[in-house]
Amino acid sequence: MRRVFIEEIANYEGQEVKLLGWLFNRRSKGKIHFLVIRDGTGFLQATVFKGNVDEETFREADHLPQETALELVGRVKADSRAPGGYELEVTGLKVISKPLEEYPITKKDHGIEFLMDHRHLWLRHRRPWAVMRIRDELERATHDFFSKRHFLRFDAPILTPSAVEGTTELFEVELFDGEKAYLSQSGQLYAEAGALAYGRVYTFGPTFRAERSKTRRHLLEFWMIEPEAAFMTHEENLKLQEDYVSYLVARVLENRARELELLERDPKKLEPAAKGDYPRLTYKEAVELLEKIAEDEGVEPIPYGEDFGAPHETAISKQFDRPVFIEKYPAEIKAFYMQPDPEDPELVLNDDLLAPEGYGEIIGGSERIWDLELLKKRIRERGLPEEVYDWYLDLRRFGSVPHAGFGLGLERTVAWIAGLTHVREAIPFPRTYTRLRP
RNA sequence: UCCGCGGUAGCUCAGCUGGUAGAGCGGUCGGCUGUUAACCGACUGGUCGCAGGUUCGAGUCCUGCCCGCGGAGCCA
Repeated sequence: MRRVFIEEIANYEGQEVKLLGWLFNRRSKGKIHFLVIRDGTGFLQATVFKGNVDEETFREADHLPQETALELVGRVKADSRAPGGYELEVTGLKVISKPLEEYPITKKDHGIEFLMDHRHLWLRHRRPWAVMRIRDELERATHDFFSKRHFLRFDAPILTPSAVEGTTELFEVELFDGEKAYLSQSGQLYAEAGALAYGRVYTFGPTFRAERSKTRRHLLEFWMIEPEAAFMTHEENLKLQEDYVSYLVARVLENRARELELLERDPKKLEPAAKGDYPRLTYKEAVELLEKIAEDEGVEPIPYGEDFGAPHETAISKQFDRPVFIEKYPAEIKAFYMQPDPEDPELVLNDDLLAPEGYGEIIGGSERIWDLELLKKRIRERGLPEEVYDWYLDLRRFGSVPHAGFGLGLERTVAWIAGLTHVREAIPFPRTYTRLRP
């Protein structure tokens, strides 16, 4: 008999199949037991009718605890009363293992602390299931998108000798004999080496920030996608970001509609973001816009030259139905490696992409300085140790070309698309300021 | 690190001006041939975060500490 997955159950209507999974919920109506089975690809209602199975199996089916591992045999039926439209009419039931203790996660009413303490079990439930399926779709869409555009996947190291920007805090690890290394906070410098080696690359990996942040958009360990391309200009960089993000949203709308529905995420709110045409504001225009909307949005406007805070980003992003670019920030509030704007050298050719509905920054990108002397000057001005960047400066010594790239935070993007209130739900095992376990 | 809120049954919470600890959910048993977080009945459940103090008496008031949640800064 064919073993099938719930995801593809509709293809087997009328057929007798085998299903391997776990008992997720059980309801009984006396002579019918309803077993909700999960197999990782989905959730399916199985019906056990008195008379369809032997007396002992029928009795047992009404006493199975949640998370019993099961092998079920039965016929696939279309039935509008079944959630999802299909159910399995059980003819055979075999218990593979029974829980040894009472399963801690019940049908309702759990706080986030309890659920996060049981994250290893919570992952089995509907909401994390839907989120992880969306995350998976974004990861696959990322590889498809960049591979079609001649980008090579290029893995940056995680143990690094120093800071990329020298600003945020790093996690220190000891190698041997007291020698120190740091967990990577960005793969960008290495991606630049990759871009000058292979033209177009993107990194896909974890990054680490030792920030004592306690907000809905921060993790100590998060995954970042960092494309970097030789000969790419600021304009082309923005276009690439717009194409990439709209592709991500379109893929989820196309392939993960059921998961969005389960999360009660209205696809209508995502549709504009799938179409592209993201509005662009310069930093200056954004400051001016803030002045106009400050009162209505209940935020303080910021003086020209200061960076936006989270409430400002929220206020700005709420003015649009899709992600919005803010470009050309004052050089002094941005990283040392950003290329000056030829029209105004006080500004840099950078951009942030803000997700709508208050989700905030999901991308930071820029054209990079490609002139050796200018880059050295910037490193000195910031008081950064030049010897640490020696290999990075080599990229400007040998075959230097204009190049640009950006970094997209995967968990923030998942949180936005899935409509989550906190990035901790966007990754299987979140590491935050207050949580290392499980 | 700062501001605000909280910690009572396995879980989610109530417990008023101090007077012998409560509900729902879960679990177990029973009932029900179409349930949708099913429903109905019975049974089951406590180191009130920790330490000290005030009081005849503290879950409740005071002090300190620990832990968590929400937000800020920083950023993706």
